[in-house]
Amino acid sequence: MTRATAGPRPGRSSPAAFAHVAPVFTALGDPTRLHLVSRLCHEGPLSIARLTDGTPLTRQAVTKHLQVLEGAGLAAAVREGREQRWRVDARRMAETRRLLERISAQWDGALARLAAFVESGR
Amino acid sequence: MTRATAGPRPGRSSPAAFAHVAPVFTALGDPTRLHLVSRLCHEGPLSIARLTDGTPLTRQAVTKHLQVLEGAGLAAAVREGREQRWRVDARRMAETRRLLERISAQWDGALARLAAFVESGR
DNA sequence: GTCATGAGCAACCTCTTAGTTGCATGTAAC
DNA sequence: GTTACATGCAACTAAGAGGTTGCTCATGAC
Repeated sequence: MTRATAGPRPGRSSPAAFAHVAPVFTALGDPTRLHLVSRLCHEGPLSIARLTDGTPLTRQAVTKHLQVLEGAGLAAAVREGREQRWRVDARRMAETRRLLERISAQWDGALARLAAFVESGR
Repeated sequence: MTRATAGPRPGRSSPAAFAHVAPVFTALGDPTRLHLVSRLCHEGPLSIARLTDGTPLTRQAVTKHLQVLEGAGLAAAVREGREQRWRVDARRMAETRRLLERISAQWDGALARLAAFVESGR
């Protein structure tokens, strides 16, 4: 990976450069998963069974969603007895937040430069 | 499953409450689309043909991606002669940025409250 | 020990997505 | 008026996502 360091170095990044970012968006791009994240944020660590109670879905479906969140680094589980307590990974969540901020700042920057360029009369 | 029947109450939002947010994440959850957004941000309005030049994809594939972005309100096109000039919708983009900030702030808030709760001795 | 609960695994189904190809259409250019 | 370029539309394929069912395994409660 030639990325991830201090200088975001946006420039003409290739599609591959976004391969690290995309999964996070993908993970958040589902209402059910957003709901799970929300619940984990507000109610604290919950078992799969508890999380399932809040949805019209099967336990298996919820499990899969949790695994997607885990894959994106947004959630993690710890075994506790016969339960598995899922929680939002605060650190990763903060990272994600900073990521989102960096990206949107990048957009803003690019759009501002673009506007300046266009308004300068080309 | 006592859920899902409730009204659109904020706060402990139901999955449906995220139905408006999710599409934005979904649209951004693809490396190719992120790349397109990036190019449109940095290079300004481009035709489909130009955008296609930057990828190994077919023009049709690029068109579909653009339509997804359009569906999420992130991009829009204006006909110019025989071309269609696609550009990032700056206003919507700013809205999206604020949306992301609101969501992440919500996470942070929830996580902070949760941490305080846990550390207070349960 | 027995029973109920919480979870893992695997096979299967269906709908969507990402991508293609082929052909038709409108507009510029010469 | 041809010719070339920029798109649009439709049908089709392949793979992945979201979801279910059925069965098995571990653990906690009684």
